[in-house]
Amino acid sequence: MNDSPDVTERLLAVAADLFAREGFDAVSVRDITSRAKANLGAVTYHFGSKEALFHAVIERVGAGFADRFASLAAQPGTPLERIAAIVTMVLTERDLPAPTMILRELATDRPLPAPLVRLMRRNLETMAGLIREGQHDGSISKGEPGLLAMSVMAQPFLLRVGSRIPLDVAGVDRADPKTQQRLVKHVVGIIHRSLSTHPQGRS
Amino acid sequence: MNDSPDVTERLLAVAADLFAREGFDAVSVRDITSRAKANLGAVTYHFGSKEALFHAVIERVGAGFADRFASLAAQPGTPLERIAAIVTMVLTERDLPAPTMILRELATDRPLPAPLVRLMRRNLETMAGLIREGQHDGSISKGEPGLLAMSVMAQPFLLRVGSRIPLDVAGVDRADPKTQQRLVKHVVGIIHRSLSTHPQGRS
DNA sequence: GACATATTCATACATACGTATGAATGATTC
DNA sequence: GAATCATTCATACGTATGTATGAATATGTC
Repeated sequence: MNDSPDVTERLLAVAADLFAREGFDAVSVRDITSRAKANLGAVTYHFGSKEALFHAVIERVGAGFADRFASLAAQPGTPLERIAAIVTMVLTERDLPAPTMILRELATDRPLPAPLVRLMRRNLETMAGLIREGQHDGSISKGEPGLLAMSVMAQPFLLRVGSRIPLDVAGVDRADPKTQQRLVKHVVGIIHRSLSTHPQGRS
Repeated sequence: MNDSPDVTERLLAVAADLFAREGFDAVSVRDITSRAKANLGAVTYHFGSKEALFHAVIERVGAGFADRFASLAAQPGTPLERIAAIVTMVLTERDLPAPTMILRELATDRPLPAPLVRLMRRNLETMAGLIREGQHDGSISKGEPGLLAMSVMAQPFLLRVGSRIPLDVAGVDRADPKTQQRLVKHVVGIIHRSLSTHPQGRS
């Protein structure tokens, strides 16, 4: 009678969607349970509390994100190519709640949820590893890999949410695939200039 | 008997601090009025509603930010030098609530407060202007000024909040002034590599 | 089919929220 | 100094929140 997957699964899916879009505070347990066609008590019963559900969501969403991340990092190709692939993924992938959630949590003084910290460290470590690799083979210029990793990730993270600004300035319209391509080209270009020892700048 | 400035002022100051640190949802009217040593009704009376107060806060915080921004942009020096000055300011300035508030609002699907959109457009337009200037005199490489402006601002915005991540990876500890300097040097370096037609990369 | 366990469900509880209200006090004007 | 206005104050209202409770039902086990 309910939607196919079991309650825990439905709650996780709905909660992931809502938390990513609205933030923890703006989403009520009633929002989640009603959309998941579950009883109000279901969150308490299956997860213990709203916050525990939130952490479970981060864990799951983060796992998906980190897997995409790591799998692209393990692909064949030069370090720079793999970095570009990751950045493109983070910038363009639909239904990628992780970056938004990370940004929102970072933009608070309240303590960061532990699973979120783990997620960020893991991904930054992956990125820093690629950068170190490139530095060893001479294709990536010197600099602290950790800081460079943050600078690299800053691009797709910010341009992703930044496309919400109605900008004559940048003329960004996320829906349009042409614009999408232009964005990717721009960001990959910036990454190249930032990292490469042989920047192919055209001016 | 109250703190010196008048109620409206105290409410604005306290609200700016709290909203910046915790976010709109996490701050209650009671939090604000009690800390401002004002009556519970004061927000309604002086501003009309909590949301109106929020918008007033954005307006004020944004005005301060935009002024710092514009004043640094109008300083003497090459476009790149002025861009570096702005970026350093955004990265290091204490009590600069605007970047955090902007990031948090961007990381939501809910409509952006109008004053915040105005603020972002104004600052990005200023930055894009500097970039155009540098492109005309040949010191800054080609590319859409609007997109480049976003990429430039992404650095201090993200590294600012990013310093909350306990990172062995990056070894960032905001308190330490040595680290602060290292951060500034890094970010200015990245900006140079991203924009300059004569990158002074040391490798 | 009886029992035990797991899950669902409706409802209750205590608390917190934003805002409204109306009386009390303060300041200003003539 | 009476009258008018602006502000402060305590309190009330309605609603929403997260969680707890205990009965009802489903599921699994022997």
